[in-house]
Amino acid sequence: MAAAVVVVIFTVRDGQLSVLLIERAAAPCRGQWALPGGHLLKDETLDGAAIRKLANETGITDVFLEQLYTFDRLGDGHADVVVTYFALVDLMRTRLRSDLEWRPAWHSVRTLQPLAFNNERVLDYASGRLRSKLQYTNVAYSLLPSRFTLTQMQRVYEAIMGEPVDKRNFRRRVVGLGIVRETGTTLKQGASRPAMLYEFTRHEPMTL
Amino acid sequence: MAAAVVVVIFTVRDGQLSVLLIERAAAPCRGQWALPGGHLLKDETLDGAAIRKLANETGITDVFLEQLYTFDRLGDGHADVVVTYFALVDLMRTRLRSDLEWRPAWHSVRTLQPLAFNNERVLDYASGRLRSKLQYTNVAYSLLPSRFTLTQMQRVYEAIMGEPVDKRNFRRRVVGLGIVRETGTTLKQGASRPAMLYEFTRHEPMTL
DNA sequence: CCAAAAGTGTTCTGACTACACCCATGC
DNA sequence: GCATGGGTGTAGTCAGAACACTTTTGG
Repeated sequence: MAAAVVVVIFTVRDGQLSVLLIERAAAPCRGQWALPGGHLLKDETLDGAAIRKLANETGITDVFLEQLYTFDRLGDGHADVVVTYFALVDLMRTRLRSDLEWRPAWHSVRTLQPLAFNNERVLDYASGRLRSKLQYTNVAYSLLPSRFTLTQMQRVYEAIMGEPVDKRNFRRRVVGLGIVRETGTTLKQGASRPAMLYEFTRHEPMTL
Repeated sequence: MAAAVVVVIFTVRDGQLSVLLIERAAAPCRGQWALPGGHLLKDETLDGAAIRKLANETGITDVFLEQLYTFDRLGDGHADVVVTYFALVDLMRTRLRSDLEWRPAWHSVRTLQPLAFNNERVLDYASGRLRSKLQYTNVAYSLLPSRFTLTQMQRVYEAIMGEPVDKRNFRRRVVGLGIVRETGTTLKQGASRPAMLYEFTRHEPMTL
Protein backbone atom coordinates (compact mmCIF):
# COMPACT_ATOMS: atom_id res chain seq x y z
CA MET A 1 0.00 0.00 0.00
CA ALA A 2 1.70 3.12 -1.21
CA ALA A 3 1.34 5.89 -3.73
CA ALA A 4 1.55 4.98 -7.41
CA VAL A 5 2.08 7.16 -10.46
CA VAL A 6 0.27 6.83 -13.78
CA VAL A 7 1.04 8.80 -16.93
CA VAL A 8 -1.42 9.61 -19.71
CA ILE A 9 0.72 10.10 -22.80
CA PHE A 10 -1.07 11.77 -25.70
CA THR A 11 -0.03 12.21 -29.27
CA VAL A 12 -1.78 13.05 -32.53
CA ARG A 13 -1.51 10.24 -35.06
CA ASP A 14 -3.03 10.83 -38.51
CA GLY A 15 -5.61 13.24 -37.30
CA GLN A 16 -6.62 11.24 -34.24
CA LEU A 17 -5.87 12.12 -30.66
CA SER A 18 -4.24 8.96 -29.34
CA VAL A 19 -3.03 7.64 -26.06
CA LEU A 20 -0.29 5.18 -25.17
CA LEU A 21 -1.56 1.99 -23.55
CA ILE A 22 0.17 -1.16 -22.37
CA GLU A 23 -1.16 -4.64 -22.66
CA ARG A 24 -1.00 -6.30 -19.28
CA ALA A 25 0.90 -9.56 -19.29
CA ALA A 26 0.09 -10.51 -15.70
CA ALA A 27 -2.80 -10.53 -13.25
CA PRO A 28 -4.74 -8.56 -12.30
CA CYS A 29 -6.54 -7.64 -15.52
CA ARG A 30 -4.20 -9.75 -17.63
CA GLY A 31 -4.77 -9.18 -21.34
CA GLN A 32 -6.49 -5.83 -20.84
CA TRP A 33 -5.01 -2.49 -21.80
CA ALA A 34 -3.95 -0.01 -19.15
CA LEU A 35 -2.17 3.31 -18.78
CA PRO A 36 1.54 3.06 -18.03
CA GLY A 37 2.31 3.44 -14.35
CA GLY A 38 3.81 1.95 -11.25
CA HIS A 39 5.15 2.60 -7.81
CA LEU A 40 7.74 5.12 -6.80
CA LEU A 41 11.28 3.92 -6.42
CA LYS A 42 13.03 4.45 -3.14
CA ASP A 43 13.57 8.20 -2.56
CA GLU A 44 12.02 9.11 -5.86
CA THR A 45 9.83 12.22 -6.20
CA LEU A 46 6.43 12.12 -7.88
CA ASP A 47 7.66 14.20 -10.79
CA GLY A 48 10.72 11.99 -10.99
CA ALA A 49 8.65 8.86 -11.27
CA ALA A 50 6.47 10.40 -13.98
CA ILE A 51 9.52 11.46 -15.97
CA ARG A 52 11.01 8.00 -15.63
CA LYS A 53 7.82 6.29 -16.79
CA LEU A 54 7.54 8.58 -19.79
CA ALA A 55 11.16 8.02 -20.76
CA ASN A 56 10.84 4.25 -20.36
CA GLU A 57 7.92 4.00 -22.71
CA THR A 58 8.73 6.62 -25.33
CA GLY A 59 12.40 7.48 -24.95
CA ILE A 60 11.54 11.17 -24.59
CA THR A 61 12.16 13.53 -21.72
CA ASP A 62 11.90 17.19 -22.64
CA VAL A 63 8.17 17.53 -23.28
CA PHE A 64 5.11 18.92 -21.61
CA LEU A 65 4.41 16.83 -18.51
CA GLU A 66 2.13 17.99 -15.76
CA GLN A 67 0.36 16.59 -12.75
CA LEU A 68 -3.28 15.92 -13.47
CA TYR A 69 -5.22 14.62 -10.48
CA THR A 70 -4.92 12.17 -7.63
CA PHE A 71 -7.39 9.31 -7.58
CA ASP A 72 -8.22 6.73 -5.00
CA ARG A 73 -10.16 3.50 -5.41
CA LEU A 74 -8.94 2.88 -8.91
CA GLY A 75 -9.37 -0.82 -8.40
CA ASP A 76 -5.74 -1.76 -8.10
CA GLY A 77 -5.38 -3.29 -4.66
CA HIS A 78 -1.69 -2.34 -4.56
CA ALA A 79 -2.01 1.42 -4.43
CA ASP A 80 -4.06 3.48 -2.02
CA VAL A 81 -3.70 6.65 -4.04
CA VAL A 82 -2.75 7.08 -7.69
CA VAL A 83 -1.16 10.35 -8.70
CA THR A 84 -1.75 10.85 -12.43
CA TYR A 85 0.23 12.95 -14.88
CA PHE A 86 -0.33 13.81 -18.49
CA ALA A 87 2.22 14.31 -21.23
CA LEU A 88 2.12 15.46 -24.85
CA VAL A 89 4.58 14.04 -27.34
CA ASP A 90 5.39 14.40 -31.01
CA LEU A 91 4.89 10.96 -32.55
CA MET A 92 7.97 11.37 -34.75
CA ARG A 93 10.27 11.62 -31.77
CA THR A 94 9.03 8.54 -29.97
CA ARG A 95 10.60 5.09 -29.99
CA LEU A 96 8.28 2.70 -28.24
CA ARG A 97 9.61 -0.28 -26.39
CA SER A 98 9.10 -3.28 -28.65
CA ASP A 99 8.78 -5.99 -26.00
CA LEU A 100 6.27 -8.70 -26.82
CA GLU A 101 5.12 -8.78 -23.22
CA TRP A 102 3.77 -5.55 -21.69
CA ARG A 103 3.63 -4.21 -25.21
CA PRO A 104 2.94 -0.48 -25.58
CA ALA A 105 0.80 0.79 -28.46
CA TRP A 106 -1.08 3.92 -29.53
CA HIS A 107 -4.85 3.85 -29.39
CA SER A 108 -7.23 6.50 -30.69
CA VAL A 109 -9.18 7.94 -27.80
CA ARG A 110 -12.34 7.90 -29.92
CA THR A 111 -12.59 4.15 -30.43
CA LEU A 112 -11.60 2.60 -27.16
CA GLN A 113 -12.40 -0.67 -25.49
CA PRO A 114 -12.76 -0.78 -21.69
CA LEU A 115 -9.47 -0.43 -19.84
CA ALA A 116 -8.03 -2.08 -16.74
CA PHE A 117 -8.37 -0.42 -13.31
CA ASN A 118 -11.05 2.12 -14.26
CA ASN A 119 -8.42 3.84 -16.35
CA GLU A 120 -11.27 5.32 -18.43
CA ARG A 121 -11.92 7.75 -15.59
CA VAL A 122 -8.34 8.93 -15.74
CA LEU A 123 -8.37 9.16 -19.50
CA ASP A 124 -11.61 11.15 -19.63
CA TYR A 125 -10.29 13.55 -17.06
CA ALA A 126 -7.05 13.96 -19.00
CA SER A 127 -8.83 14.56 -22.31
CA GLY A 128 -10.97 17.27 -20.79
CA ARG A 129 -8.00 18.96 -19.22
CA LEU A 130 -6.08 18.82 -22.48
CA ARG A 131 -8.93 20.47 -24.36
CA SER A 132 -9.27 23.24 -21.84
CA LYS A 133 -5.53 23.87 -21.59
CA LEU A 134 -5.27 24.11 -25.34
CA GLN A 135 -7.58 27.13 -25.26
CA TYR A 136 -5.35 29.36 -23.19
CA THR A 137 -1.83 27.93 -23.29
CA ASN A 138 0.77 26.93 -25.84
CA VAL A 139 0.79 23.25 -24.79
CA ALA A 140 0.56 22.15 -28.42
CA TYR A 141 4.27 22.97 -28.77
CA SER A 142 4.91 19.54 -27.40
CA LEU A 143 2.81 17.72 -30.02
CA LEU A 144 4.58 19.16 -33.05
CA PRO A 145 8.10 19.09 -34.46
CA SER A 146 10.14 22.19 -33.83
CA ARG A 147 9.23 23.59 -37.26
CA PHE A 148 5.89 23.02 -38.90
CA THR A 149 3.32 24.55 -41.23
CA LEU A 150 0.23 26.20 -39.85
CA THR A 151 -1.88 23.53 -41.50
CA GLN A 152 -0.10 20.86 -39.47
CA MET A 153 -0.72 22.85 -36.34
CA GLN A 154 -4.35 23.30 -37.24
CA ARG A 155 -4.73 19.53 -37.69
CA VAL A 156 -3.48 19.05 -34.15
CA TYR A 157 -5.98 21.53 -32.78
CA GLU A 158 -8.79 19.90 -34.71
CA ALA A 159 -7.86 16.44 -33.51
CA ILE A 160 -7.97 17.55 -29.88
CA MET A 161 -11.06 19.71 -30.12
CA GLY A 162 -12.87 17.15 -32.23
CA GLU A 163 -14.24 19.74 -34.65
CA PRO A 164 -12.99 21.66 -37.68
CA VAL A 165 -11.49 25.11 -37.29
CA ASP A 166 -11.62 28.07 -39.67
CA LYS A 167 -8.25 28.36 -41.33
CA ARG A 168 -8.07 32.14 -41.58
CA ASN A 169 -9.24 32.80 -38.07
CA PHE A 170 -6.83 30.19 -36.77
CA ARG A 171 -3.88 31.78 -38.52
CA ARG A 172 -4.75 35.23 -37.37
CA ARG A 173 -5.00 34.06 -33.81
CA VAL A 174 -1.80 32.09 -33.46
CA VAL A 175 0.35 34.48 -35.45
CA GLY A 176 -1.32 37.70 -34.28
CA LEU A 177 -1.14 36.80 -30.61
CA GLY A 178 2.48 35.77 -30.91
CA ILE A 179 2.05 32.08 -30.11
CA VAL A 180 4.11 31.14 -33.16
CA ARG A 181 6.47 33.06 -35.39
CA GLU A 182 7.72 32.56 -38.94
CA THR A 183 11.05 30.80 -39.01
CA GLY A 184 12.32 32.19 -42.30
CA THR A 185 12.83 28.85 -43.99
CA THR A 186 10.27 27.91 -46.56
CA LEU A 187 11.05 24.51 -48.02
CA LYS A 188 9.49 21.23 -47.09
CA GLN A 189 9.97 17.75 -48.53
CA GLY A 190 6.93 15.94 -49.93
CA ALA A 191 4.60 18.87 -49.55
CA SER A 192 2.25 19.85 -52.33
CA ARG A 193 4.07 23.15 -52.71
CA PRO A 194 6.53 25.45 -50.91
CA ALA A 195 5.25 26.70 -47.60
CA MET A 196 6.14 28.95 -44.73
CA LEU A 197 7.42 27.13 -41.67
CA TYR A 198 6.67 28.30 -38.16
CA GLU A 199 7.99 27.67 -34.67
CA PHE A 200 6.57 28.34 -31.24
CA THR A 201 7.84 31.54 -29.68
CA ARG A 202 8.28 29.60 -26.45
CA HIS A 203 9.13 25.97 -25.95
CA GLU A 204 8.05 25.84 -22.35
CA PRO A 205 4.59 25.54 -20.91
CA MET A 206 3.10 29.02 -20.86
CA THR A 207 -0.22 30.45 -19.85
CA LEU A 208 -1.31 33.09 -22.31
CA MET B 1 4.49 6.56 5.66
CA ALA B 2 1.16 7.03 3.92
CA ALA B 3 -0.86 9.63 2.12
CA ALA B 4 -2.03 12.67 4.05
CA VAL B 5 -4.67 15.24 3.23
CA VAL B 6 -4.39 18.99 3.78
CA VAL B 7 -7.16 21.53 3.26
CA VAL B 8 -6.72 25.20 2.42
CA ILE B 9 -9.86 26.88 3.72
CA PHE B 10 -10.39 30.40 2.41
CA THR B 11 -12.84 33.05 3.47
CA VAL B 12 -13.14 36.81 3.04
CA ARG B 13 -13.03 38.65 6.32
CA ASP B 14 -13.50 42.41 6.25
CA GLY B 15 -12.12 42.83 2.80
CA GLN B 16 -9.15 40.49 3.28
CA LEU B 17 -8.73 37.09 1.73
CA SER B 18 -8.00 34.89 4.74
CA VAL B 19 -7.02 31.33 5.40
CA LEU B 20 -7.67 29.04 8.32
CA LEU B 21 -4.51 27.99 10.17
CA ILE B 22 -3.92 25.87 13.23
CA GLU B 23 -1.33 26.48 15.87
CA ARG B 24 0.64 23.33 16.37
CA ALA B 25 0.70 22.15 19.98
CA ALA B 26 3.20 19.34 19.46
CA ALA B 27 6.43 18.61 17.64
CA PRO B 28 7.41 18.87 14.91
CA CYS B 29 7.12 22.59 14.36
CA ARG B 30 5.46 23.14 17.71
CA GLY B 31 4.15 26.69 18.07
CA GLN B 32 4.13 27.38 14.35
CA TRP B 33 0.99 27.77 12.28
CA ALA B 34 0.04 25.14 9.73
CA LEU B 35 -2.77 24.25 7.39
CA PRO B 36 -5.28 21.76 8.81
CA GLY B 37 -4.61 18.22 7.69
CA GLY B 38 -3.88 14.69 8.68
CA HIS B 39 -3.89 11.09 7.63
CA LEU B 40 -6.74 9.15 6.12
CA LEU B 41 -8.81 7.02 8.42
CA LYS B 42 -9.17 3.36 7.70
CA ASP B 43 -11.16 2.88 4.45
CA GLU B 44 -11.63 6.60 4.00
CA THR B 45 -11.51 8.19 0.54
CA LEU B 46 -9.44 11.29 -0.19
CA ASP B 47 -12.55 13.40 -0.70
CA GLY B 48 -13.99 11.92 2.47
CA ALA B 49 -10.97 12.93 4.50
CA ALA B 50 -11.06 16.45 3.10
CA ILE B 51 -14.75 16.80 3.91
CA ARG B 52 -14.14 15.50 7.41
CA LYS B 53 -11.28 17.93 8.04
CA LEU B 54 -13.33 20.85 6.77
CA ALA B 55 -16.30 19.91 8.94
CA ASN B 56 -14.09 19.42 12.00
CA GLU B 57 -12.59 22.86 11.78
CA THR B 58 -15.52 24.94 10.55
CA GLY B 59 -18.67 22.90 11.08
CA ILE B 60 -19.61 23.30 7.41
CA THR B 61 -20.07 20.68 4.75
CA ASP B 62 -21.94 21.89 1.69
CA VAL B 63 -19.45 24.28 0.18
CA PHE B 64 -17.03 24.44 -2.69
CA LEU B 65 -14.27 21.91 -2.02
CA GLU B 66 -11.94 20.70 -4.73
CA GLN B 67 -8.70 18.82 -5.04
CA LEU B 68 -5.78 21.15 -5.65
CA TYR B 69 -2.48 19.38 -6.13
CA THR B 70 -0.43 16.54 -4.69
CA PHE B 71 2.89 17.45 -3.17
CA ASP B 72 5.78 15.39 -2.00
CA ARG B 73 8.69 16.43 0.21
CA LEU B 74 6.67 18.85 2.25
CA GLY B 75 8.96 18.28 5.16
CA ASP B 76 6.65 16.23 7.31
CA GLY B 77 8.42 12.95 7.81
CA HIS B 78 5.13 11.15 8.37
CA ALA B 79 3.63 11.50 4.91
CA ASP B 80 5.22 10.56 1.63
CA VAL B 81 2.64 12.40 -0.42
CA VAL B 82 0.27 15.15 0.64
CA VAL B 83 -2.95 15.53 -1.31
CA THR B 84 -4.17 19.10 -0.92
CA TYR B 85 -7.70 20.45 -1.30
CA PHE B 86 -9.08 23.93 -1.19
CA ALA B 87 -12.41 25.12 0.12
CA LEU B 88 -14.30 28.42 0.15
CA VAL B 89 -16.57 29.26 3.05
CA ASP B 90 -18.82 32.11 4.12
CA LEU B 91 -17.42 33.41 7.38
CA MET B 92 -20.90 33.88 8.84
CA ARG B 93 -21.65 30.18 8.61
CA THR B 94 -18.50 28.96 10.33
CA ARG B 95 -18.13 27.96 13.96
CA LEU B 96 -14.47 27.37 14.66
CA ARG B 97 -13.37 24.87 17.24
CA SER B 98 -12.44 26.83 20.35
CA ASP B 99 -9.87 24.45 21.81
CA LEU B 100 -6.93 26.15 23.46
CA GLU B 101 -4.56 23.59 22.03
CA TRP B 102 -4.43 23.17 18.25
CA ARG B 103 -6.33 26.41 18.07
CA PRO B 104 -7.70 27.37 14.66
CA ALA B 105 -7.75 31.02 13.55
CA TRP B 106 -8.18 33.09 10.42
CA HIS B 107 -5.10 34.82 9.00
CA SER B 108 -5.02 37.32 6.17
CA VAL B 109 -3.01 35.86 3.30
CA ARG B 110 -1.35 39.25 2.76
CA THR B 111 0.41 39.49 6.12
CA LEU B 112 1.66 36.05 6.87
CA GLN B 113 4.49 34.72 8.94
CA PRO B 114 6.33 31.56 7.79
CA LEU B 115 4.32 28.38 8.19
CA ALA B 116 5.19 24.86 9.25
CA PHE B 117 6.03 22.15 6.69
CA ASN B 118 6.54 24.46 3.73
CA ASN B 119 2.85 25.18 3.82
CA GLU B 120 3.57 28.48 2.04
CA ARG B 121 4.05 26.51 -1.15
CA VAL B 122 0.61 25.02 -0.79
CA LEU B 123 -0.97 28.33 0.09
CA ASP B 124 0.62 30.16 -2.83
CA TYR B 125 -0.56 27.49 -5.19
CA ALA B 126 -4.07 27.65 -3.76
CA SER B 127 -4.25 31.44 -3.98
CA GLY B 128 -3.24 31.36 -7.61
CA ARG B 129 -5.77 28.70 -8.44
CA LEU B 130 -8.50 30.60 -6.63
CA ARG B 131 -7.74 33.75 -8.59
CA SER B 132 -7.81 31.96 -11.89
CA LYS B 133 -10.95 29.98 -11.10
CA LEU B 134 -12.76 33.13 -10.11
CA GLN B 135 -12.33 34.42 -13.67
CA TYR B 136 -14.30 31.72 -15.39
CA THR B 137 -16.44 29.98 -12.77
CA ASN B 138 -19.03 30.85 -10.16
CA VAL B 139 -16.90 29.63 -7.22
CA ALA B 140 -17.64 32.80 -5.29
CA TYR B 141 -21.09 31.37 -4.51
CA SER B 142 -19.44 29.60 -1.65
CA LEU B 143 -17.98 32.74 -0.09
CA LEU B 144 -21.26 34.62 0.22
CA PRO B 145 -24.55 34.08 2.01
CA SER B 146 -27.37 32.79 -0.15
CA ARG B 147 -28.67 36.31 -0.74
CA PHE B 148 -26.45 39.34 -1.01
CA THR B 149 -26.07 42.74 -2.61
CA LEU B 150 -23.86 43.21 -5.63
CA THR B 151 -21.61 45.44 -3.57
CA GLN B 152 -20.96 42.60 -1.14
CA MET B 153 -20.14 40.36 -4.06
CA GLN B 154 -17.85 42.95 -5.54
CA ARG B 155 -15.96 43.23 -2.25
CA VAL B 156 -15.30 39.50 -2.40
CA TYR B 157 -13.95 39.74 -5.94
CA GLU B 158 -11.74 42.65 -5.01
CA ALA B 159 -10.37 40.87 -1.96
CA ILE B 160 -9.36 37.87 -4.05
CA MET B 161 -8.05 39.76 -7.04
CA GLY B 162 -6.27 42.29 -4.86
CA GLU B 163 -7.36 45.26 -6.93
CA PRO B 164 -10.46 47.43 -7.24
CA VAL B 165 -13.11 46.66 -9.82
CA ASP B 166 -15.37 49.04 -11.74
CA LYS B 167 -18.83 48.83 -10.23
CA ARG B 168 -20.88 49.24 -13.38
CA ASN B 169 -18.82 46.85 -15.46
CA PHE B 170 -18.94 44.31 -12.67
CA ARG B 171 -22.72 44.49 -12.45
CA ARG B 172 -23.19 44.20 -16.16
CA ARG B 173 -21.02 41.16 -16.26
CA VAL B 174 -22.47 39.11 -13.44
CA VAL B 175 -26.08 39.97 -14.16
CA GLY B 176 -25.81 40.02 -17.95
CA LEU B 177 -24.03 36.69 -18.17
CA GLY B 178 -26.52 35.08 -15.83
CA ILE B 179 -24.12 34.31 -12.97
CA VAL B 180 -26.55 35.87 -10.49
CA ARG B 181 -30.20 36.79 -10.65
CA GLU B 182 -32.40 39.22 -8.72
CA THR B 183 -34.21 37.49 -5.93
CA GLY B 184 -37.21 39.78 -5.75
CA THR B 185 -36.77 40.65 -2.14
CA THR B 186 -35.42 44.10 -1.44
CA LEU B 187 -35.12 44.63 2.28
CA LYS B 188 -32.02 44.32 4.35
CA GLN B 189 -31.39 45.01 8.01
CA GLY B 190 -28.73 47.53 8.98
CA ALA B 191 -28.06 48.65 5.44
CA SER B 192 -27.78 52.31 4.60
CA ARG B 193 -30.95 52.00 2.51
CA PRO B 194 -33.15 49.44 0.75
CA ALA B 195 -31.30 47.41 -1.84
CA MET B 196 -31.81 44.72 -4.39
CA LEU B 197 -30.70 41.28 -3.24
CA TYR B 198 -29.24 38.71 -5.58
CA GLU B 199 -28.57 35.01 -5.54
CA PHE B 200 -26.38 32.78 -7.67
CA THR B 201 -28.26 31.07 -10.45
CA ARG B 202 -26.41 27.89 -9.55
CA HIS B 203 -25.18 26.77 -6.18
CA GLU B 204 -22.83 24.16 -7.52
CA PRO B 205 -19.37 24.60 -8.97
CA MET B 206 -19.80 25.56 -12.59
CA THR B 207 -17.49 26.40 -15.42
CA LEU B 208 -18.83 29.27 -17.47
C1' DC C 1 -6.95 16.80 -64.72
C1' DC C 2 -7.59 16.03 -60.11
C1' DA C 3 -6.54 15.93 -55.21
C1' DA C 4 -4.20 18.17 -51.46
C1' DA C 5 -2.37 21.82 -49.06
C1' DA C 6 -1.04 27.02 -48.79
C1' DG C 7 -2.44 31.39 -48.72
C1' DT C 8 -5.36 35.56 -48.30
C1' DG C 9 -9.66 40.18 -46.26
C1' DT C 10 -13.86 41.96 -44.86
C1' DT C 11 -17.81 42.45 -42.12
C1' DC C 12 -20.48 41.80 -37.94
C1' DT C 13 -21.17 41.05 -33.35
C1' DG C 14 -20.44 40.75 -28.53
C1' DA C 15 -17.55 41.58 -24.65
C1' DC C 16 -14.55 44.57 -22.02
C1' DT C 17 -12.72 49.19 -20.77
C1' DA C 18 -12.88 53.70 -19.01
C1' DC C 19 -15.32 57.06 -16.92
C1' DA C 20 -18.82 60.53 -13.01
C1' DC C 21 -22.78 61.59 -10.79
C1' DC C 22 -27.30 61.28 -7.86
C1' DC C 23 -30.05 59.27 -4.08
C1' DA C 24 -31.46 57.49 0.39
C1' DT C 25 -30.40 56.37 4.94
C1' DG C 26 -28.14 56.21 9.59
C1' DC C 27 -25.34 58.56 12.57
C1' DG D 1 -24.32 67.50 7.13
C1' DC D 2 -21.63 63.86 6.14
C1' DA D 3 -20.24 59.20 5.47
C1' DT D 4 -21.78 54.85 3.51
C1' DG D 5 -23.45 52.15 0.15
C1' DG D 6 -26.90 51.56 -3.93
C1' DG D 7 -27.79 52.60 -8.36
C1' DT D 8 -27.28 54.15 -13.32
C1' DG D 9 -25.35 54.97 -19.36
C1' DT D 10 -22.23 55.86 -23.20
C1' DA D 11 -18.54 55.59 -26.38
C1' DG D 12 -14.39 53.28 -27.91
C1' DT D 13 -11.68 49.25 -28.75
C1' DC D 14 -10.55 44.60 -29.59
C1' DA D 15 -11.14 39.77 -30.26
C1' DG D 16 -13.71 36.16 -32.31
C1' DA D 17 -16.97 34.20 -35.86
C1' DA D 18 -18.59 33.64 -40.42
C1' DC D 19 -17.59 33.41 -45.00
C1' DA D 20 -15.00 31.57 -50.65
C1' DC D 21 -11.72 31.62 -53.88
C1' DT D 22 -6.87 31.23 -56.09
C1' DT D 23 -2.40 28.99 -56.55
C1' DT D 24 0.91 25.32 -56.88
C1' DT D 25 2.51 20.83 -57.01
C1' DG D 26 2.58 15.70 -57.20
C1' DG D 27 0.40 11.74 -58.77
